[in-house]
Amino acid sequence: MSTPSRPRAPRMSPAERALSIANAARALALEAGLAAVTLRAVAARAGVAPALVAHYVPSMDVLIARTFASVVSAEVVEIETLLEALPGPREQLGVLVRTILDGSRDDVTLVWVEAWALGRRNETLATEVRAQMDAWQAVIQSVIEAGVAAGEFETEDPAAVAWQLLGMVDGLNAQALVRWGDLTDRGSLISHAVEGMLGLPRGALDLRA
Amino acid sequence: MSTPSRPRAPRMSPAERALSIANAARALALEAGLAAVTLRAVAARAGVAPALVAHYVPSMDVLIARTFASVVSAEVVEIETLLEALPGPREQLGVLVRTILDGSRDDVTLVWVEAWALGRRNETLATEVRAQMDAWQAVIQSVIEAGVAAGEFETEDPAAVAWQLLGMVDGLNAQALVRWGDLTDRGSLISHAVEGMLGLPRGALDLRA
DNA sequence: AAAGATATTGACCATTTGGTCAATAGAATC
DNA sequence: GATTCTATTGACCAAATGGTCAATATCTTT
Repeated sequence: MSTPSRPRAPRMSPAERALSIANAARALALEAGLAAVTLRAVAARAGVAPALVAHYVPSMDVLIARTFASVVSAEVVEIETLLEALPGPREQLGVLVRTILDGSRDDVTLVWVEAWALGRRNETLATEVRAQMDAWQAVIQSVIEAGVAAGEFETEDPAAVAWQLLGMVDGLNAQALVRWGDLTDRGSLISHAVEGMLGLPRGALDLRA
Repeated sequence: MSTPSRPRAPRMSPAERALSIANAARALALEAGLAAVTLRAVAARAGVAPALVAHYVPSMDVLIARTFASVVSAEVVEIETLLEALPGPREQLGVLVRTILDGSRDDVTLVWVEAWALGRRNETLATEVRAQMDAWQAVIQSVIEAGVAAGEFETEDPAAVAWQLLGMVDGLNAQALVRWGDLTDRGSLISHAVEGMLGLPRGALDLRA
């Protein structure tokens, strides 16, 4: 019948096409999670035949790993620039926690949770997950170390505290993924928790106008 | 050729067979996660034809949801009995946190993480996940409320604190799932965090022989 | 305009998934 | 021993997955 539902994709340079496919995968992941990043779904999204996606990517496993990295690393950069504008470690830590928990990144949280699960069967992804966790932890740790150096925070192991804090906010976000709606503000109580970890007086991390 | 790889399964009563299938699913989930709970995998594990599993279960979605509930609810019961033996809320909370984070339940943690992700596409599972989270939260909340009543803890919103604590430990466990090996003891720092949330002095939740 | 290079595609393939259903085998009952 | 009941099965099916490859269309160069 010769009824091609999709017109032939305009020819692009390999670099452009690769970028287009990566963007399609990224958009899919943000909208419907990593599980939606399939060969055909990405192809449809990019307006391209499935075979082209397979042609441009060594395997779906690595496309998923790359897509995860793309989604998550953008978040880290975003936070880093946000922190630069703040005066001291205490303000930075407060904003850091509140920003991560403000509920505006549930799409990214879903990607994180799926990555934890999928990493069990996708070694490339698992490696990337660890790398991205390291990046996050490094950001938090540097803030804590600055606070310790300034005499504002009190801990013997900034790295461990950073890991704990990261795990805590990840867990709270993951929880919100399932319980959206009937849960209270995520950021309010954790400040007290962090204060406890860093030997701060109650309310030290609260907003200050 | 008539070479049936598997001998015909001995006849059982429907109740027995249903239990056998449920147990097979449960074992699979604990060994390889919910993703491994497929029609054929469960059948093989139960020593039965795939069609029989389909016959005994309305759909795989509900089998997975039931399996999740089976795995997770057992954990809650386990913890509850453990807490009963302890004298006061402070001891209970300390043991509660340390037990959940002792790293001996990574198989269950994997099931949790997968459930969070799969719940997006399996509404039956999502409902069950919320129910089990409620159960966990209720246990924690009751401990906190007892502590507040005894004048040991200080908080205006035990329910919210319980949710936060639950999210925190879930996150730490999930983190450990990916980073097993090179991470420090999960339970040590969180005690300080909890102390911060409940207005306790530093070290109030530490082990006391 | 012709030739060459290559981005793109359709047509396959093997595998895995959940699921249906008539046929079969075996225990219980008559 | 014959009949009834039903637990169990094999043989299918449709759908979706990742992936391969020769053919085709389109741009670039001659």
